[in-house]
Amino acid sequence: MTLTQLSAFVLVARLGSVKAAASALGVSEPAVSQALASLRKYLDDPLLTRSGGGMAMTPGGSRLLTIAAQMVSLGAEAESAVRSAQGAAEQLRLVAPSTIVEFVAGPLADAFTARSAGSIEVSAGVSATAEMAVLVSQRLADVALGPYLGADRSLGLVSEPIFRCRLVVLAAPDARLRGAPPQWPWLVEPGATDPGSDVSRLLRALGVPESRLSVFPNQTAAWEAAGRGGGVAPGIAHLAVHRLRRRELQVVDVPGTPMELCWHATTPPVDRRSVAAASMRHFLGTPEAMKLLRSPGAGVPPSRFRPPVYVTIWS
Amino acid sequence: MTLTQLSAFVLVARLGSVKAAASALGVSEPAVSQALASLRKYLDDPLLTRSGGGMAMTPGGSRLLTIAAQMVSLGAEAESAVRSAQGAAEQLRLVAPSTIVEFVAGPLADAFTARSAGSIEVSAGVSATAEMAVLVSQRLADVALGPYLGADRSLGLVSEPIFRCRLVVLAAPDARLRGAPPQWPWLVEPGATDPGSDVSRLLRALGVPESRLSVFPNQTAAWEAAGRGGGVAPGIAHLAVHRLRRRELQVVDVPGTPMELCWHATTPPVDRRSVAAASMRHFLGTPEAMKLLRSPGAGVPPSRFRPPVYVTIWS
DNA sequence: ACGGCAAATAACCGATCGCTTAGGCGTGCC
DNA sequence: GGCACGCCTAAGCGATCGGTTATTTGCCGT
Repeated sequence: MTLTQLSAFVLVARLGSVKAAASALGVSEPAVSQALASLRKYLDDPLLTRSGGGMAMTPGGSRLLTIAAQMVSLGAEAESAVRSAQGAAEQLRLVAPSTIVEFVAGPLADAFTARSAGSIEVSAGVSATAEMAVLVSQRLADVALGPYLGADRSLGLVSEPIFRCRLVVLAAPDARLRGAPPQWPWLVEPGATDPGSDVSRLLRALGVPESRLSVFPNQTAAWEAAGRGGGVAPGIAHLAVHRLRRRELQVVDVPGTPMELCWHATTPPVDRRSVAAASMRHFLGTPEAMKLLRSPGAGVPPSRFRPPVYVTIWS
Repeated sequence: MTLTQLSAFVLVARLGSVKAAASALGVSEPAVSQALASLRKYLDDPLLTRSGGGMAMTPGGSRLLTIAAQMVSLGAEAESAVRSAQGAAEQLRLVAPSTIVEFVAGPLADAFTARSAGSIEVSAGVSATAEMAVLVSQRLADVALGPYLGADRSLGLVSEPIFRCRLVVLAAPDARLRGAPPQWPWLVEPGATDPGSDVSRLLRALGVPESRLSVFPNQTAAWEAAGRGGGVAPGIAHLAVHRLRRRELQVVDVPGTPMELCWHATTPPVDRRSVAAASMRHFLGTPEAMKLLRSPGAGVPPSRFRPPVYVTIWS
């Protein structure tokens, strides 16, 4: 199974004709036919069969098409990605839960880039808790900032405490909350739907049903809505400090809160760290980074954060 | 650039050593080293360089890793997908906007499967409007049900009207709506964030800012919240018929509504259609299908609607 | 300076890829 | 029936892949 075989197959499936695919590829028609034959033999499935005017896909063929199409386009992407990276800045990929990305990843990235004199380019991505550890261990991310990830010893990761904070529940000072917490309207950011997140843990502990959740595009929007009296919004206390000080929000007394949290920095073990990762890990221990973690950006998060995740339909 | 080269690279990057990768693959160390050399030459980038203890990735290498890891695992997935499809049921992939998937795709799929005596297996997927046309034209989906997609003639798709309906704005009968529509709280389902959707078009026409949107996990949850007086919720009129009849919701008079819509069925041209697609297209014209489109499921959609969109990080 | 270790290179070989030209065969159409 | 069209197979050929053993290079610690 080679990439040329797969791309021949994809092209035939799309164009519905071996001949058309051949001319599109600029090769003779038997070349394509044979690529197809090799694939058929290798996978032991006809994939495409002659039927009436064009070619019909077998069940196996249609399943293959979705996957092969991705592989082919990834192949092209790989080439251009590497070629365009020639001599480019080293990149450091940071993964974190959405709230951290929203509030502190930006300033942190800026400060770190400045510190490295621009030679390291930081990109921050959102990830579910369950995926963070494996992303780092598979070297698809360099540093994870968020919950403790050292539990799975087999991954061989180093997860060190960095910063302590508290998860609280916030609402407008004049909010009238009727009934018990499970009945309140809960205004959350998308990360709350990650079952491994602290917010999700809190909601489960309280027995808040899913139907009581309103998911906002980000934490800021959820707090905004809570400030207008739309309900309660869980959040990291110190990130809401401006809203608390301006009395737009206040802390609601809820069982299980404040929940004491500790953010960890997770990296590969020292000898397997990239220079960028080692440098970032060191930076996270400095007072400068600590200060950035403590003060929530300018309070104005990027309105639309797009995580660098590949989305595929029907995988 | 071959798949074996890529998997050798991925393994070396992950394990941090050529030797380890070789033993993991069960081949000699020069075999891996040479695969790496070929890749380096082909891509004209060192990818991995020796550096104390292990191997350090170049910028190009780290970019390649994310892509190559996917390609490798897709390759394995392709094999197993095709092999396990041997003699399996033919599958028909239907794409539609989230609302349609939520309310009518299920019953439609069931009825169609029953009609085909189980020989065709329907899976429904959510897609953004902009993607629906390419999914069908690329044969990654068989039928699209939703907006008219025939505008781009170059894709060579057939988009035929199937069903007429109306988009209206709903709220609780006792709702007190203050100010103009842009000030109201708008309770929407995720599809409303697709700029090509009808709901999004309506919101733009009214000038509703993003900050006024609360995104609920599905249309049912949004209507539920609207019924409790949380705001207004746009939606397809006939899908809310039960709630309207029970007076949980009522239609709000908003400029630009009711918006007359027409759902279309989009397929490849007749001669390029799979049997399953042709069969589904025919089914969509029958009174049976019409009835299913007209009546929203059993009125009780699945409480947790999970759109079958796979987000793949490396797999 | 000198071992020791791991990666790179060299030289070699069989298998397969990817392409060609030439010809056989099934299907649909007149 | 015959014909045209398009797919498949056959045969052949050069390039490269993927693997081996043997050797060289480069880095590190003592």
